[in-house]
Amino acid sequence: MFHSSESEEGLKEQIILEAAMDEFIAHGWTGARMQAIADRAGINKTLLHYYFRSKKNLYQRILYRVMKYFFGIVLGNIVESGSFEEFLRAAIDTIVEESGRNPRLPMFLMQELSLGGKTARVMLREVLNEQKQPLTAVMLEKVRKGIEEGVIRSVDPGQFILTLIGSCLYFALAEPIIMEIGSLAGFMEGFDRDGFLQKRKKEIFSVLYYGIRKRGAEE
Amino acid sequence: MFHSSESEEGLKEQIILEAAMDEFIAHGWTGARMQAIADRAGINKTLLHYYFRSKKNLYQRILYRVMKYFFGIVLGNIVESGSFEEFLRAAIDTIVEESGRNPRLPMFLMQELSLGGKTARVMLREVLNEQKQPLTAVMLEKVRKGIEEGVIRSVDPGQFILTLIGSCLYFALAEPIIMEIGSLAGFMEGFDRDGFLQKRKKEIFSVLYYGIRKRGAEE
DNA sequence: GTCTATATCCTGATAGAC
DNA sequence: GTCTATCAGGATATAGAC
Repeated sequence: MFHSSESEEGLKEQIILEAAMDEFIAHGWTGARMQAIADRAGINKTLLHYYFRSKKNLYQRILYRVMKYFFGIVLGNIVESGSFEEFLRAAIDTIVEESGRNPRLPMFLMQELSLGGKTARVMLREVLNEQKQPLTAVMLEKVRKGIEEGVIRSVDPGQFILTLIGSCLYFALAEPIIMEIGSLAGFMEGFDRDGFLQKRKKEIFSVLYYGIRKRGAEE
Repeated sequence: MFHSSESEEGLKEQIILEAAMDEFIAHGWTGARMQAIADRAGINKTLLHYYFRSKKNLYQRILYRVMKYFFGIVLGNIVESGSFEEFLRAAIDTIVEESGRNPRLPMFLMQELSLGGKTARVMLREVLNEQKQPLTAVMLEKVRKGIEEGVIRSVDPGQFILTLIGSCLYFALAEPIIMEIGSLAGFMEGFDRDGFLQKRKKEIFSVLYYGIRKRGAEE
């Protein structure tokens, strides 16, 4: 699933990393078992310690890959957008699409954060520093530019980015709970997941860009 | 912190539950240690098994309390709102305030979900069923009413609720990462957390209600 | 109800033969 | 590089005295 950017990795290392990622994403740091990783990779448990010294070392490699992949995709899809509207659509489409296709990635990051997140913070700084232009700086700049050009209102750029990302990620993060709530409330019978995600992109753009207030109504 | 709604619980049970909640929230299901819970409560480890049969049993009790508390507060603060605008402000203020004051609660729920969430789903249904009017039904109804009365545009109510909750929760969920990104991007020097949360409420309301598009600009 | 001691199991990691 | 066997530590849970 992820193409490695490191230069010298054998095929077996790749297989192990894939297996380890599945296991860590499924069960988290404390819940993941070295035996289970070995089973997923179809190798002996001893081999894990031969290729990667310890569980911790393996975990950090996985964390690095997930961040590198996720931030890389988003950055790649927004960096060349021209108008603010283009940027907004690209950002929403990419984050909803990626987190929808593989919800375990943002869940994995959230889980790491909820357990203190020290490792995640260090890793994050490293990953962002490796980008020619850090993702966050680019996003903030796009919003600032939109304000300067008079296309959008003078909102706080950082606050808006938070609203944007939160709106896009939340479905993936809370899908299990949402499905339960949805069935209770009766608004998701015969659920078409892919269609829902497509609609989600449009609805987020619509609300963030135009708001929900009816023009001319009250006030 | 949480006042129990169960009828028959001794003082010591309460102390243990508080300690267990802290430990589970800090380290998750697999990471939490019975010994650590005993230490936090200032009792012997054996007492844990005397009062609560097993770790699993204790965990479920905690999960129930957290959900009951969180959903209860939100429901209580929106159920009597009159206009749609009142409802929107009340929902945003409550969720930002509660998740900001204690970010570990939403993190705890997210973590449970990321690890499969089966227990969470069952518990969620139970908690919602116990509310006179389920929180989710009330929120959907408020949006529908706003549309019917012509106050807001005809958006998909479920989609809007997702955008609303995601926007409000995201800061609390990703705060460790955001602070790191913030310092990198230089938009959060000398951070005043409480002031930030107050501003966050206003910004979310502003974007969701009015959108960010400048009136009369292009198109 | 509360303690000490212990059973039983599981985990990450390593030693050593091949 | 790859296997079998095993160590040493730590986890939940219980037995049994008081």
